[in-house]
Amino acid sequence: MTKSQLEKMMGIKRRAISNDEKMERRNDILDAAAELLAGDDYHDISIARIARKAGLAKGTIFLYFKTKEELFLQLQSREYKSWFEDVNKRLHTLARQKKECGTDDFVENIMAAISSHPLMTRLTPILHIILERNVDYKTALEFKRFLLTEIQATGRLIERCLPFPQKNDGARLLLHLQVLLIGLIQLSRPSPSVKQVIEKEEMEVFQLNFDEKLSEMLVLLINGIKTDNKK
Amino acid sequence: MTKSQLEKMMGIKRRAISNDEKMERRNDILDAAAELLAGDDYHDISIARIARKAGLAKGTIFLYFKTKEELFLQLQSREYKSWFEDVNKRLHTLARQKKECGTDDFVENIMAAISSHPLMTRLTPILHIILERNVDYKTALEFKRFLLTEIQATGRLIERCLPFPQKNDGARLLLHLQVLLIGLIQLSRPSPSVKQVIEKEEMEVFQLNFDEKLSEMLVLLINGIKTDNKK
Amino acid sequence: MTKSQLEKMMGIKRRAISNDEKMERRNDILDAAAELLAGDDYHDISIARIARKAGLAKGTIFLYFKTKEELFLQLQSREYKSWFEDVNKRLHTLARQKKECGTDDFVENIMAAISSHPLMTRLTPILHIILERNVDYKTALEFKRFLLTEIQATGRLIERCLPFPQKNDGARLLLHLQVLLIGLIQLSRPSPSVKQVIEKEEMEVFQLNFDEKLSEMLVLLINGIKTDNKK
Amino acid sequence: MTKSQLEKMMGIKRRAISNDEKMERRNDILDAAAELLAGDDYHDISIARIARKAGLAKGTIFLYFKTKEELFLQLQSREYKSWFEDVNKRLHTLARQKKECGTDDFVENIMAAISSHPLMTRLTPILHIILERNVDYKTALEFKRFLLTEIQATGRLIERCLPFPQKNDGARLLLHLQVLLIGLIQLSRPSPSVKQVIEKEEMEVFQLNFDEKLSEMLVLLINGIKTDNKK
DNA sequence: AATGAATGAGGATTCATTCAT
DNA sequence: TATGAATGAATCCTCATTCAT
Repeated sequence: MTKSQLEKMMGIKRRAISNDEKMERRNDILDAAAELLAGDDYHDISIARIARKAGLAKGTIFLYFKTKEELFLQLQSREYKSWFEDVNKRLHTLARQKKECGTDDFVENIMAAISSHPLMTRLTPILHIILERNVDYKTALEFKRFLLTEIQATGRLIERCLPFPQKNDGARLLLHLQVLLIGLIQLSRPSPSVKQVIEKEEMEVFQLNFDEKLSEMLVLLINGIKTDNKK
Repeated sequence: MTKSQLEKMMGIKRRAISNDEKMERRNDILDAAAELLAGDDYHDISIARIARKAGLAKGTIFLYFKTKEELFLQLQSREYKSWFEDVNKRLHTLARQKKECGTDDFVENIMAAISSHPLMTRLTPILHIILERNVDYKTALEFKRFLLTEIQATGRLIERCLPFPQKNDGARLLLHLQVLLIGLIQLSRPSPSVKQVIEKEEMEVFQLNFDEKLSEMLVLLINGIKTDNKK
Repeated sequence: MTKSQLEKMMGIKRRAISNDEKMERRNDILDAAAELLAGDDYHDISIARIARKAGLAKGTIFLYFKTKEELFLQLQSREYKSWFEDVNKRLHTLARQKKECGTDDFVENIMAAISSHPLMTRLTPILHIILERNVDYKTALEFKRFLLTEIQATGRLIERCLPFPQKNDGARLLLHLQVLLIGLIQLSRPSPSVKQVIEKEEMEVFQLNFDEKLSEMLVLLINGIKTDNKK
Repeated sequence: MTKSQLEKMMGIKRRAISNDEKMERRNDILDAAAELLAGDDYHDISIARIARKAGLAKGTIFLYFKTKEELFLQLQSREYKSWFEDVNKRLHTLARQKKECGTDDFVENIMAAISSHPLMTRLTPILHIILERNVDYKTALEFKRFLLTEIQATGRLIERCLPFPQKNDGARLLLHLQVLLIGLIQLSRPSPSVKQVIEKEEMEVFQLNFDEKLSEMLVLLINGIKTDNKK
C-alpha cells in the first residue's frame, strides 16, 4: 500500500506544492499503475482504475501525464533506470573480481537483473507498438535521450567486461538484448487458449522457457560477436 | 480485384454452396484483408472495411471467421504457408548446388523469402500479442499444428544445409528467427514522433535497418550455434 | 408515448428492414428528441437520453444520424417542412378569400403557424450557432437546398398575397422573419436569474412579449418594404 | 500587451490592494479575453488561456469574476458602454448640424459605431443564450440596470433626432436593433461547411452581407415606425 | 448462406471551479 | 490577494459481434 493510499484511507489529503512533493505524487501514480500491471494487461487498466488506486481524481492523473501512453512510457523509463543501475552495479562487481569476465558470468548477471525487474517484462513488448505511438515529440525525445545515455554508459562497461574488440559492441549487444526481450517475452507468454494447446506433448517445441531461451540466445550472440570480430 | 468484388460490381450475387466455393469466398475475404493491411495498421482496419472491399456484408465475414483476430490469424497462416514453401524451394536449390551451403548463402535466401512476403512483416509483431489472444482452442490448435509441421519439415532441410550437428537445431533456428523478427520489426518501424527523434545525428544507434540487422543477427546466431555445438 | 416506446414496453423488438420502416424508426428517434426538447435545453439532452426514450441502444442512434447536431438539424428540417406546409395552406386560403390580403391578416396567419410549431422556437436560436457547426458538407447542402425550395415557393405565395412590387420580396420577407425569430426568441426567453430581474417594474422595457413584438416588427417590416418599394 | 503581461515578463508580481489597482487588474483580464475573442470563438477560449494571456493564475480570474460567463458578460458590458458613448457622441454631432436628421444619416452613424466595436458582434449572439445563463441575480441586476440607463439616455437622443412622435420609440428602436443584431450576425457568419454550400450560385439568397442587410432592415424599421405612428 | 440492423460496452480527456497554502 | 493543484462531472462515438429476417 502506497503512502497516498494510506493518506486517502486516513482522510488526509495534501497538495503537492514543491517539486519534491510533485515528484512524489508522480511516483505514487506510477506505483499504482505498476501494481495494476502486475495483475492485468495494459488494455485492461483504465486511467480510472489507476486514479482510484492512487487515491486521486481522474483529472489529476492528466496533470502529471498527458496521455495514458505517456504514463506507461514514464513507468517504463523508471523501470529502465532502475534496471540499468542494477546492471551497472553488477558489472562493476564483476570487473572488480577478475580482469575479464566470462560469458556465463555476464549472462547470469543480466538475467538476474531482468528477473528482479518484472515490470520491464510487462512493458517491453508494448513499448514500440503502443506506448511510443501516442506520445508527442518532446516526450519521445526525452525518453530516447535518456535511453541513449544509459545504453552508452552500460555499453562501455560491457566492453570492459567482455572481450569485444570493436567499439560500440557493448551498445550493440544491448540493442540485441532488446530485440530478444521483445520477441521472447511474446513467445513465452501465450494466451490461455494457446497455452492449453502447446502444453500437449508433441508441441514441446513451442514451450519456450523465457530464462533458458534468453540465456541461450544471449550466449550465442555473444559468442557470435566474438567470432565475428575475430575474423 | 477479387472475384466477389467483380461480382459485386456486376450485380451478381452468388451463394457459396460447395466446399470449393466456400474456400474461394474465404480467400476473397483474406485477400481483402491483405490488401488493406498493405496500407494500414491492423487497428485501422475494421471488419466493415474488409467486408466492403470483399463485396460482402459485415455479417458474412463472421460466417467464415469467428473473430477479427481469427481472420488475421488465418491470413498469417496462409502467408506462413507460402513463406515456408518459398524457403523450402530455396533450400532444395541450395542443396542441389553444393553439399553444404555457406552461412551467407543461407541467410541471403532467408532474407529474400522474407522480403517477398511483406504481409508476414505486418502480422508477426501482433501475432502473439493480439491475434492469438482472441481465438478459441480449436483454432489455436489447428494453427499451432500447422506451424509445427512446417517448422519440423523446414528445420530438417536447414539441418541438411547447415552444419548443425545436433538434432532439432534447424527448428531451433527457426524459432530464433521468429524471435528476431518480432523484435526487429518493432524496433525498425518507429512511430512518426519517435522517427523524427531518432533521425537526429546523435541518435544513430536507434536507426536500425531491418534487413541489415536481421542478417547480422542471424549470422551471429548461426555461428553461435555452430560454435556452441562444437564444444 | 411513441410506437417504439410501446413496443419496448411490450417486449416487441422489430428490425427496420424496408425503407419505410427505416423512415419510421428515424422518425421515432426525432420524436423522442422532440419530446425531450419540449422540457429541456439542447445542452441538457444527451444522446443516451434520446436513445432511452426511443427504446433503442445508443449506437443505433448513430446509424440514423452521424452526429448529435445532425440529429437536431434533421428535427429542425422536419419542423420547417411542417411549418412551411402550414403557412402555404394558410396563404392559399387567404388568397381564395380576397384578391389581396391585408398586412394584419397575413401577420396573424404567420403568427398562428409559428404558435403551432413550438419546436421551431426551440431550435431556431441554436440552428446557426450550434447545429450547423458539426455537420458535414453533404448534410448542409441537403438542408440548405430544402430550405431554398421552401423559401422560394412560399415567397412566391407571399408575393401573390401582399402588394410587394419587387421580385423576391417574398423570400426577402422570410429571411427577415428568420432574423426576427432568432433575435426575439432569445430576448423573450430570459434565464431564471435575468427573468427575476426584469420582472421589476422599472425594467418593463425588457419584458418583451414574443408574439406581440414579432407581430409588431413584422408589420413594421412589411410596411417598410411597401414604402421602400414605392419610392 | 497589458501591464500585467509586461510585469509577468519582467518577473514583477504585485498585489492589487487599492480599489484602483483592482479595477486595473480586472480590466487586464477583460483585455486578455477581448484579445482572444478577436481570433477565436467563445467556446475555444478557456479560462486557462485568459489567465495565461493576462499573466495571472487561473484561480485569480475567479477572484474578479464568479464564472466564465460573468467575465464575458462584463466584457460585453464594457463594450456596450463604449458603444453607447460613441453613438451618443455621434447623435449629438448630428443634432448640432440639423434640427432633424435623415434616416440615412442616422443609420450610417449607427453602422459606423457598430463597425468600430467588433467585440459586440462577437458577444451579442451569445449574450442571452449563454452569458446570461450562468450569472447570479446580483450580476444580472447590475447589468440590466446599466443597460436600462444607457438605452433610455440614447433612446431620448434618438427621439430628438428622428421624427418619432411617440414616447419611448427611441428605446424601442434600440431593442429592435438588438433583435436584428442577434439574428443577422448568426445568419452572416456561417460555419465552414455551410459557407461552402451557400457559395454556390443558386444559394445566393443565403449569402447575406451583414452591413448591407442591417442597414436595409434598420431603414425599413425606422420607416415602419414613422408610418406606424402617423396612423 | 447472406444480409445488415441492432447492440452496448468501453474510455480517454477537457475544463470550469474550488480550496489548501 | 494570489496561486495552481485537485477535482470530477460530463459524453460522444466506434466497432466487433449478434441475430432476426
